[in-house]
Amino acid sequence: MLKLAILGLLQERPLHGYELRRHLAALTGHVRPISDGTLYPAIKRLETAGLLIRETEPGTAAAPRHTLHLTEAGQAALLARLRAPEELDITDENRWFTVLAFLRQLGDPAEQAAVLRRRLAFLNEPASFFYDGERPLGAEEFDDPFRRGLLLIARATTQTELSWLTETIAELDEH
Amino acid sequence: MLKLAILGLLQERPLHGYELRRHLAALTGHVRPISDGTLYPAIKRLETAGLLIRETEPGTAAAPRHTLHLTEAGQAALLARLRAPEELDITDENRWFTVLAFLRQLGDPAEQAAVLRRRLAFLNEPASFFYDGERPLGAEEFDDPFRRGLLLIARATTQTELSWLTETIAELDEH
DNA sequence: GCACCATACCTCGTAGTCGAGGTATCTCGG
DNA sequence: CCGAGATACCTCGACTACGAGGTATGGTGC
Repeated sequence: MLKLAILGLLQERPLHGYELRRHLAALTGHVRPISDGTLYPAIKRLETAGLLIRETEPGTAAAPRHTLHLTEAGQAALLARLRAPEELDITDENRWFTVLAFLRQLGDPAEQAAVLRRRLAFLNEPASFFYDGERPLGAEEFDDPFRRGLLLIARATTQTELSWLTETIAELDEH
Repeated sequence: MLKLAILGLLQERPLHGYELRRHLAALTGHVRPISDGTLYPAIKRLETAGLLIRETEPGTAAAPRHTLHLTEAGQAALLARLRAPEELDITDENRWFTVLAFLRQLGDPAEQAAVLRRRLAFLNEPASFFYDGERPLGAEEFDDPFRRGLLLIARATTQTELSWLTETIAELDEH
C-alpha cells in the first residue's frame, strides 16, 4: 500500500525522501499518518528491488539530499499494480483508495473504467458473512447508538462511492 | 486494533476462535477481512499476556473447541483502551472505529461523551500539513477525476461523522 | 551568539499481518 | 459409502509497519 503510494508519487515527479513524506501526508495524512520508520525502510526496499534509484545531490540543503527516480522496472511495477488489483486491492479500503489516487496514470479510459467496474461489482456483492442463518450477526447494533453511528457512517461512505463510481464510469465510457 | 476488537467481542460474551472470526468479519468484513494467520496468533498473544484464558470443550463439534474468556486483566485492558485513545486511537480511522464499536461498554455516558469530544476536536483541527506554504499540496487534484472522487468520498464520510458526533454528544449530555 | 525549529536522513527492536499451507471431524446429499 | 463442504484449529516464512531513538546542518528570532 505504501509501496504503491511511493511509486505513484515518484511517477508524477522525482522527489527526495522528505518531500515524499510531505506528499504522503497530504494524501492520507490526517487520518493515517506515515512515520519515518515506515517510510525510509520502504524506500530502501524499493531500491533493493530495483524499482527506484537515488541520485545524491550534496550541499543543496542541510543534509545530502537523495533524489529518488523510478526505474523502468518501477514504472512497470506501478502500472501492473494499478491494472491488476485482482483480489486484494479492491477489497481493502486503504489499498483501493491508493489505487484510485494514481489511477490517472493508467492513461487509457477503457482500462480505467475496467478497474472502476471491478470495484463496483465488489461493492454490490451481497455481504453474505454478515448473516448467521436468518438473523444478522450483531443484531444488537440497533440498541447501541455507537454501532448505529458506525452503520450510518459506513453507509454514507459506500453510497457516495457508489454514485461517484457509476457517474465516472459513464463519463469514461464516452471517452 | 485487532486486539481491541477481540477484547471487545469477548467482553460481550465468551466465544471460540471460529465464532470470533465470524463476528469480526461481520464488524469489518467486507472492507477489511481478517485472515486466520492474523487471528490465531493474535489470540495467542493475548493469552500469553494473560488477558484471556481458554477452556477446552472436547467433542462438542468436529474439532476440540477452545472457548475464550476474558480475564479480569483483559477487562481492565479493554476499558483502559476505550477510555484512553490518547494519541493513536482517535487519529487512525481503523482504530477509532474499533473504539466506537465497543464504546458502549464504558457504561458511563459522561465518559463516553468525553471520548467523542476528543474525536470531534481532532476532526475540527485544521489539517495543517495539507498545505505547503500557501498552495495546498496536490492542487492538481481538481484536474484529476479520481482524486476528485477521493475528496468527495472523504468529505462525505467526515461530514456524516461530524453531524453524528455533535448529535450524539448532545444526547449523552442529557444523560 | 545562541536557542530553536525545519530540513534531511537513518537504525533498531518489536510487533503485527499476510497468504498459503496443513490437519482433523462432522453432516448431508446422492 | 463416498465425496463435498462446513466447522475448527494451527504453523510457517516473509514481509510490512511502528515508535522511539539518533545524527547532522541551515535559517530565523531575540
